[in-house]
Amino acid sequence: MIRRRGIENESTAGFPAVTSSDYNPGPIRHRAFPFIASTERPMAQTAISPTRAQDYPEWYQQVVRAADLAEQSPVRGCMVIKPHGYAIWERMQTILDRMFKETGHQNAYFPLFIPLSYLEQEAKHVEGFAKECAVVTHHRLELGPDGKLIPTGKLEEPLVVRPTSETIIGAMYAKWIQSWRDLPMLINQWANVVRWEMRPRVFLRTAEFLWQEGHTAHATSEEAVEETLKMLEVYATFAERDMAMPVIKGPKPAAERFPGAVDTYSIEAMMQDGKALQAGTSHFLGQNFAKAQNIKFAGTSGAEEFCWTTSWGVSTRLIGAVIMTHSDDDGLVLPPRIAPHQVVLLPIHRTDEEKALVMEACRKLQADLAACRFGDEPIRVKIDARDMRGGDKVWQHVKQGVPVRVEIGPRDLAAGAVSVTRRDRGPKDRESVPLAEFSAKAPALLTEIQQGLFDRAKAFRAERSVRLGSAAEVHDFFGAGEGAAGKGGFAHVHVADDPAVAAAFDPLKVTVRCIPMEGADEPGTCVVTGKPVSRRSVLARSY
RNA sequence: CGGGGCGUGGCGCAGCCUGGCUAGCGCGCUUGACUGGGGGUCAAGAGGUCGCAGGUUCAAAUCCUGUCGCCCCGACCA
Repeated sequence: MIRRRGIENESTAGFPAVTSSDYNPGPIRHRAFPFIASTERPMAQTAISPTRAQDYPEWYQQVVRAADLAEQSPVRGCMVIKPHGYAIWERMQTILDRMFKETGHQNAYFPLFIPLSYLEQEAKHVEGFAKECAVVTHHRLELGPDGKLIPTGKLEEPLVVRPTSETIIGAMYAKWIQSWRDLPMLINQWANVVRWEMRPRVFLRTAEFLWQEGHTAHATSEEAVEETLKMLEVYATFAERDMAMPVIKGPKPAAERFPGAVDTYSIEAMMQDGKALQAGTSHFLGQNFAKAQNIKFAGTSGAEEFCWTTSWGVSTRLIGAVIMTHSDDDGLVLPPRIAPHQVVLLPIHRTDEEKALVMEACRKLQADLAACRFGDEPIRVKIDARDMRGGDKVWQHVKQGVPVRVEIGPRDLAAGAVSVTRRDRGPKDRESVPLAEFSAKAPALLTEIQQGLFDRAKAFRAERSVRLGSAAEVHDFFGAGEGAAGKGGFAHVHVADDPAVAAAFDPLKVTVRCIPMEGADEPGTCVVTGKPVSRRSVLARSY
């Protein structure tokens, strides 16, 4: 019996949107047309159902599940990140952490709890975060008469579970910084934060998520702006080089700024449904937080001045980004640089004698590959010698996004070769490569896959990007009115940073994502207000 | 928080409208045999008391009330 394929795909195509409960990953069962189920054995179908085209949001959830990345926890809005998902996060951490250190930052750790009064210090910040925080009000549990636990020991001042750490880190900076010699202060922390989101979505928006937050303090505005842009560049480099995800970087309009920031810059990526995902942000906070928290230093002239601060962060949302950028209807597709394992070796054998030969070849190949380098690191190879059916095993790795699968069996060894399949190509697109040559070729192969994924994503973005010249064209492009599907994409349009612009496109659920920094100025007039603007902005629906 | 949908073995579902024998089905899981480079076949097994709490009834997964949770659409956001 071939499962998780075929008929159910056809059966739902062309029908109105259905909910997850309508998808049955089990066997093909048609009450109305039992003869189909009993006679047809559809081939070349997808491992993930529904497909992207049928129901994108549901496809995303199914990929997360099929790749065994994460699952819902008993706590509302909070996910459990499973080993494979966490391994991807660790890859991201490893690379980013190195980049942070290379740009002069140090890691430190600040408390999970923030005194309520700290959040009250910066007025705009209060507006932005007051509504969506978890608050600790008690510090003790007592056993009630009915065996229930009752919170007691009310706190004098409630503690807020950090939604972000500007205030508590700022409070420490106020103590640590006294002289211009103490600047710049360049610190990053890897942590979890909590934002009580009303509508969670695995990896993209969870109540608790993992991230890094960089917080820096500088003597001058120029230096802080430079830092803000430098870290934006670090994020863009990481996204494009390591995640193979093309991004557009630029400042956000006022309405989209981080609460309390003077300027917010972001990198925006296009997902396969044409929607934008904010993949990282870097904020120039001016002296707003410094003034609110009294972060001052004595300058070279002896005069006391407020610091200029920045903050910047990326989160486990990046895992969602990589899923929605590269994955296909057979599951996850990982760019080699962030894949926990870049190559998986699949021994194939029947008899013990065959097994001995094959396993020996596998171990040798693993050692050879590990001695090769890709992206400044040894190639990460796993031998999957689990005692289970070969087909099951192969499909697991397909769904988990392993870039390269190498099957090694008696037939291969007899021919002095290995069978190689690439995740960026079809599952039956198998190539026989001489065993002696494979490891030497592997770095180039991984490079090609990495680059191929980037090129493919960039081409996709180009296809879905347009330059528009009027508000009417914007409406046409995104599809008019409520609930209209619209194919979506990025619209490059002249718009002013003005509430009227946001209001004009609000019915379309379209927002100004950022004002791209790359390319020359291209003066024009705002399609909504008629005001002159120097460059186009990117408009899109977003996550 | 407003609107809609749903909670039945690990997963996906049927049964509920028209209460009633030991609650079904597929996948998955275990064991064995035959197999073995696209997730195979056959056989034998394990595993649910139907989200939770009340109520109606001789009898409730099925009816009523309450409650908790989840999903989708909005408002909010990395």
